[in-house]
Amino acid sequence: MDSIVKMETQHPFQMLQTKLAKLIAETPAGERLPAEPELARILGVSRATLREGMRTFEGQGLIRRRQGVGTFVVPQSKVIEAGLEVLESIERLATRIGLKATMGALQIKDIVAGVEESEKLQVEEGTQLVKVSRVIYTDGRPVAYLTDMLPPNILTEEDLATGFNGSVLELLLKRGNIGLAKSFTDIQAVAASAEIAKKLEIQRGDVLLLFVARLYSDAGEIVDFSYSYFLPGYFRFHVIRSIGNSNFN
Amino acid sequence: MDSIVKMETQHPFQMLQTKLAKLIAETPAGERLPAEPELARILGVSRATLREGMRTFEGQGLIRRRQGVGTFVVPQSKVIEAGLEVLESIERLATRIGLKATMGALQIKDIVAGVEESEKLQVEEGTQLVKVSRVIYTDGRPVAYLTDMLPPNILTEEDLATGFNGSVLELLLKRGNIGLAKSFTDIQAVAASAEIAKKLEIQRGDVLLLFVARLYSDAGEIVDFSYSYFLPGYFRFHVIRSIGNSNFN
DNA sequence: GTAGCAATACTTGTCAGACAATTGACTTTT
DNA sequence: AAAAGTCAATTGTCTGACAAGTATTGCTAC
Repeated sequence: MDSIVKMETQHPFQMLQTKLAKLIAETPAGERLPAEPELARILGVSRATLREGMRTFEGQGLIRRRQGVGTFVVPQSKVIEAGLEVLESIERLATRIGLKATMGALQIKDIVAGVEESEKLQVEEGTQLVKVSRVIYTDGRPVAYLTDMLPPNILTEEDLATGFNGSVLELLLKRGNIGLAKSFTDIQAVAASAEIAKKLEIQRGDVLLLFVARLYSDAGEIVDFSYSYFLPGYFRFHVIRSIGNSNFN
Repeated sequence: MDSIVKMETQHPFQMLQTKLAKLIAETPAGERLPAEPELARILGVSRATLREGMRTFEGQGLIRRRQGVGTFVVPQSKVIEAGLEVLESIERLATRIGLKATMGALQIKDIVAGVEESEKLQVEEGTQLVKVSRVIYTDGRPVAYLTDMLPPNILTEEDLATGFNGSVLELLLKRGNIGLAKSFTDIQAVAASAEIAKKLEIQRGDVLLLFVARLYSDAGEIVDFSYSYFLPGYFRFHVIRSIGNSNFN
C-alpha cells in the first residue's frame, strides 16, 4: 500500500540535497539564504543534518557562510565556463552561455552487450542495450558528438522518440522514475577518428576533449555510460581543486 | 606578540579537515576508520563537527560510509587514475601509481609581465615574474611538460636551486610561508606546438591534455599560474560530478 | 551435528536543545 | 558629531539521546 510513497522515503539526506540544490539554484547570486534554524524548519530536517548538507555545497564553492552574518549564494561563473563539480547537460550549458543548441544526426540502436560493454555497464554479456548517438550544433556548427549506452528498462525507444532534446541526463531527470546520484567522469584528450571527424566536420586527427562518464543511480547501479567528444574552443570546463589530502605523507 | 600563535588558532573546522585528510591518507585503502564517537574523541571535536567534516571527503569520493557497518577509505584509483578534487603534485601522483618520476630540462627565467601575464596573475604590467619550466619523465620517457609563473617574493631562485624536485606545489607547501587554499583549473585539449613537441619527443600536432591552473592563497591572491601538458595514456584524470543544481530551473 | 532464527552489540543517521563566537545595526554617552 | 556600549541575529560547536541498519553470536529446533 505504501509502495508509491516509497520513492519519497529515501534517506532524508538525499532529499535534502535535492531541495538544497534547488533552493541554491533559485536564489539570485549574492543573495542570502534563510537562517539555518528557519531553513531547517522549512526543509523538515534538523539543523545538524542541514549543516552537513550545506558543507558539500560549500565545498563545491556554490555557497559561502560567514559567521554572524549569514549564508550567501556565490556568483556562479562568469560567462563561458562550466564547473565540473555539478553534472549539467550540454544543452543547459550552451543556453547559459547564450548559444542555442540543436541536435542532429540522431541514431538509436538496439545492441547486444559484448565483452567491452558488459564490463563497462556492469551487466551480463548478451544483455540488450540501447545506444543513442547524436551531434550537438550551435549556430549550425557541430561542436560535440555524444554517445550514450543504457541498460534495458531505463529508457524505452518511445521515451527517446517523444521529447528528447539531445540530453539523456535531462530525460532521466524529467522522467524521475530512477533516482540519480553521481557521475564518475574520466577526462581524456584524443585525436578524432575518421568516423567522428566526419560527423563533426573536422579533419581526422584533430584534437578533441573526451569525457567518459558513468552515471550511477541511488542504488549504485550504472544507468548510463557515455562518451562525449567536445571541440576545443566552444566549451571550456574547469574544476576547483582543494589543498590538503595526500600532501602530508 | 600573538602573531606566531595565530596560525594555530584557526577555526576548529580547518584543523579538523587537515587532520582528517592526513588520517585518510595514512589509512590503507579499503580499511575502516575508527567509529565516529571514538574518532571525535581522538580529534578533539564533537561528533556533529566531525560528521560535517567527513561529508566533504565523502563528497570527494575519498571515503564511503555504510550505516551499521562503518566508514571506509575507498581504494584510491586502481592504477593510473587521479581524482581532480584534490590538488596533488605530478610527482606524488606518479609515485602512487608506482612510477618513479624524474625532472629534466629545467629552465628558470626572470621575465617582465606583459599584458597577458599581468591579467592572468592579477599583477601590474612590468612586474618582475619568475617562470619555471621543466619536463617530467617516467622510465626515461617524457610524459608531461610543466610551466609555472609566479609573482615576486613567492619563491626566490635560491628556493628553486635547492630542493626543487619538479613540483612548485610541494615546494610552496614545504616552505609553508604562505597558506594555500584552492586551485582553479581549466581543462582543455590542444595540439602540440613545435616547441612542446620537441620537449616531449612527439610529433607536432599530437594530442595533449592541458590544465591551466591558478593557485590561490588564503588571502585570495594568485600565487602560481601554471600550464601543464600531459601525454594521454600515461595519466588519467577523473572527476565526480553531483546531480542537482541547475537541473531544476 | 546442523541449519535456521532470534538476541545483541556496534555502527552510522538524525534529532533536539543549548551555549559560544562573530557580526552589524542601534542606542547611548561624551 | 564622534565614540563607545548594547543588543539582536546568525553561524560555529557541543552534548546527549534515540532511530535505523548490519554483522556476529548464541540458542533452538530438527
